Amino acid sequence: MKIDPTKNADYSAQIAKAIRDAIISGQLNVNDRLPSEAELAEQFEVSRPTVREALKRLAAQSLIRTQRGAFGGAFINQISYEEAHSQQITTSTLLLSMNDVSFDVACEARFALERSCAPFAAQRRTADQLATMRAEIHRQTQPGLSDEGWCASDVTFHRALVESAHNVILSYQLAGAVEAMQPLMNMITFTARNREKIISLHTDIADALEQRNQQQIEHALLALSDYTKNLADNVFAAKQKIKADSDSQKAQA
Amino acid sequence: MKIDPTKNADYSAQIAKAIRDAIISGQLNVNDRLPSEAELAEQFEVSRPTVREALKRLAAQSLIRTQRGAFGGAFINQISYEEAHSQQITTSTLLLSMNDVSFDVACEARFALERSCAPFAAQRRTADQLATMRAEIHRQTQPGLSDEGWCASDVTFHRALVESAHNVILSYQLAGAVEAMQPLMNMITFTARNREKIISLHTDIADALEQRNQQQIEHALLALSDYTKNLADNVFAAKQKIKADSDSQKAQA
DNA sequence: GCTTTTCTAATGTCAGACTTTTAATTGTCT
DNA sequence: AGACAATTAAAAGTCTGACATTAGAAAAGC
Repeated sequence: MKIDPTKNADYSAQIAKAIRDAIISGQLNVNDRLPSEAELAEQFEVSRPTVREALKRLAAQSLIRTQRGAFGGAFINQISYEEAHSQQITTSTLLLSMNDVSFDVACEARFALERSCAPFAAQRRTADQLATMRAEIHRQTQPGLSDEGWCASDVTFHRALVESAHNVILSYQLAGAVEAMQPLMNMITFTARNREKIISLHTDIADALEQRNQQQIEHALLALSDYTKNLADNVFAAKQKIKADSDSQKAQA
Repeated sequence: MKIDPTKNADYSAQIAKAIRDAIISGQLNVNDRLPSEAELAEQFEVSRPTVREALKRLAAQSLIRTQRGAFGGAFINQISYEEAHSQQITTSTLLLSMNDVSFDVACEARFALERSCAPFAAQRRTADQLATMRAEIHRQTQPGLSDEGWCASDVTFHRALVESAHNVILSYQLAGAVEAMQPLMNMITFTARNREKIISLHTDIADALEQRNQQQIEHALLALSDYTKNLADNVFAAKQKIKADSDSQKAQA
């Protein structure tokens, strides 16, 4: 792990990579303590600030945590589902906002992923999760609900559906889809959407889940996906029309 | 963005968070240049090493890239699918290796996620992707294939299936499932697995894809999932037996 | 035996200097 | 004028050495 030749990369990046590889390969185990910064500096033959930069890189990925004081230091962190979750959401959000992804592609992926929960949700859903979904549907019927409130409720509804599959890995993998993509889709379609229509589709999903009918859950999700895609098409068509109108006005002037 | 009160967190973490939030909220756009380290140090009223630690945190998440020299600096990075992909795989790998996840849960999630590709794969698969899968199946029949080679081929096969859905978001989301979980599962089951059986299941998948039959793809995936679960059960049962035998030996001695 | 104090090793932070890289500018030659 | 070479300056990368802060461990006191 003392590899540190004269590559064309920063020392701090190289050192971070060396330690990261040692963690991934299992040479370093959870809760192991790394040598102190001074010792690492000596080992890698660099200064302490350089080592610190490397450690901060690892800390940013939650690979280590640091503790001050005597007998403190840097310890290998056990990545929790929660941390992995939030990392996933951040990455997904940035990926979507920075690479203009076609709405159809995102929408399709999002509902396809949610569909993968259907068989297990049908088997294992609890009364609790169903109640959460019903409660959110009820919240969505309130006329005073703001757009932000609607979006939050929508996310909670879908999260409950995912959770009802009772599979932590599935929940983790779907975090990006539900919590990053759903708000994005709401932002695009909020002008055109018909709350009643969506509430009716949500009710279909909840009903199907109550009856533990996998096919029906999948069917309802597909309907929701189709409706969302249509919404987006209308929004884009409306934008086109506005653009066309202003263009023709310019041509006349 | 100059918020930096006397919280109980490190300055470098606070500064990283402030900049990260500015990126996520869209105040800073792709390819924007951050102020130089010296300027940031002045703005945040900290020293340059502290700013550097903050920037390294952001660099670790691929949120910024840095460039040396005149007119260099830190620039907001456009996260590519490739980077998001590899981040996803790293996180998934660590999550699985650090939190002893039950095999059944992981296996179930993995195949459920792959199933979400089925409808689109059936519609859109190209001859190219089918050829890749056939080629990998052929490679898997070679008697001299090592376990590592088998595993790599297995991953390539499943990746081709995912890619055949022609949805970049789906591919990204499934990266963790296929490329992190598949090798893990191979590691556990490699002692017990019957290559011929898996090859036959792979052939079923390829056949179904060739015929563009969604149901059949999903059915074949389910069969593969069930077989893998069975394998794992056998492995664990065998381990139990060995343990029980050695225990009874100890008891006799 | 329990509490309080002191010690100490570690991270966190700072200031200032030096090195290296790199693009823009300027200068020179054909 | 255009192509090539030398200069320059801005910025990241690195180092040294110091001080501040923290928190666990050991010692002292009751």
